[in-house]
Amino acid sequence: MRVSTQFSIAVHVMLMIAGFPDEKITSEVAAESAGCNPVIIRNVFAKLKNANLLITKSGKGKTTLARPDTEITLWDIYCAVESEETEEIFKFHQNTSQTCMVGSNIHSLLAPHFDSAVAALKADFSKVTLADLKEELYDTIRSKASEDEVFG
Amino acid sequence: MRVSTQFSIAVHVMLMIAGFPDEKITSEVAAESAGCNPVIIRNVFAKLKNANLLITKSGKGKTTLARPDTEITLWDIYCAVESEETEEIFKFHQNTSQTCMVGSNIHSLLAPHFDSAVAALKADFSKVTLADLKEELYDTIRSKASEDEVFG
DNA sequence: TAATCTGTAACAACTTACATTACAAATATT
DNA sequence: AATATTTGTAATGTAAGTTGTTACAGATTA
Repeated sequence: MRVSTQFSIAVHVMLMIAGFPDEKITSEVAAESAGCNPVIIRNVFAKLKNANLLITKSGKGKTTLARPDTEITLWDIYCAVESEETEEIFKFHQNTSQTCMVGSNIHSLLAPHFDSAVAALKADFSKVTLADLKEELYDTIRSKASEDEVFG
Repeated sequence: MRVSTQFSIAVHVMLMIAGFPDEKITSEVAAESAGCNPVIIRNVFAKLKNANLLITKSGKGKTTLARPDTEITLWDIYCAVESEETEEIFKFHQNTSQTCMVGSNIHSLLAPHFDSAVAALKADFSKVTLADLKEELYDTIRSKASEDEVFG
């Protein structure tokens, strides 16, 4: 199982926007912070926008959250960049023998258990809001008592 | 996120072995039931053997479970064919800016939440044993009242 | 009008997944 | 002992997905 870096990048940019609402966070700025190409950020922007989590405007460069950070969970961000469909997450082997008792039933037998696993993942990620992450970030910053620049 | 077909194939062969202990299940037989190449099965065999779930012997062709099916869970099978390491499952973007408050903290901030998600997955898959799946299979077969051959 | 920024298309490099052939090593059968 | 069977594993090819990059059209701001 593998979740692409787009998920952590998506959380990264959402946290920048939620945590520092006065900063102008362009794809260029976010790309430097995330250590990747600005186009990667723009693609993530597009997915987050498509999932109604983010508001972006061409030429403006001022991205804002589409709703309060208390109402955006890790699961929301996950779904924006990755599929939540069980069939997409757990790939079944195809062409199973339909004359074999196991081959003809394995799919319908496993499907509910895979659904349950996805539900468990959803439940766990749904517990964490962007506001939670923001507070954890603020705590970390405070505890480090740092005077570094916010972005660099 | 995507789990390879090896997982469903692994469950498939384990279920064949647990469900029909009197049949001689070679990589060839399993491959025909699973609809894939025998070498794929042998590689899965090797991983299951390495995880101490299966006993195989060259030339023998009689594979058996390494322990009772009541003590083998979906999580055990999952771990045999996929990594259970959080860092392997959730890929982080690298090269984050260390002078940015978000960039320098995103990893340590997200890691515990990713660990929690993996734990949720583990808890869910650990609830289901091979014996459970076997019973569900038997129920299905009984309810279908089929007189087909067991393997075909 | 000029500068800035998002939105996308196009393409290359890299990695991973899956299928297949081939053959050595171990075991069973005769 | 000889032969057939089966696992174990290396090597290779192909397809698909991921990430990085260039390029440019379209929207917005100053």
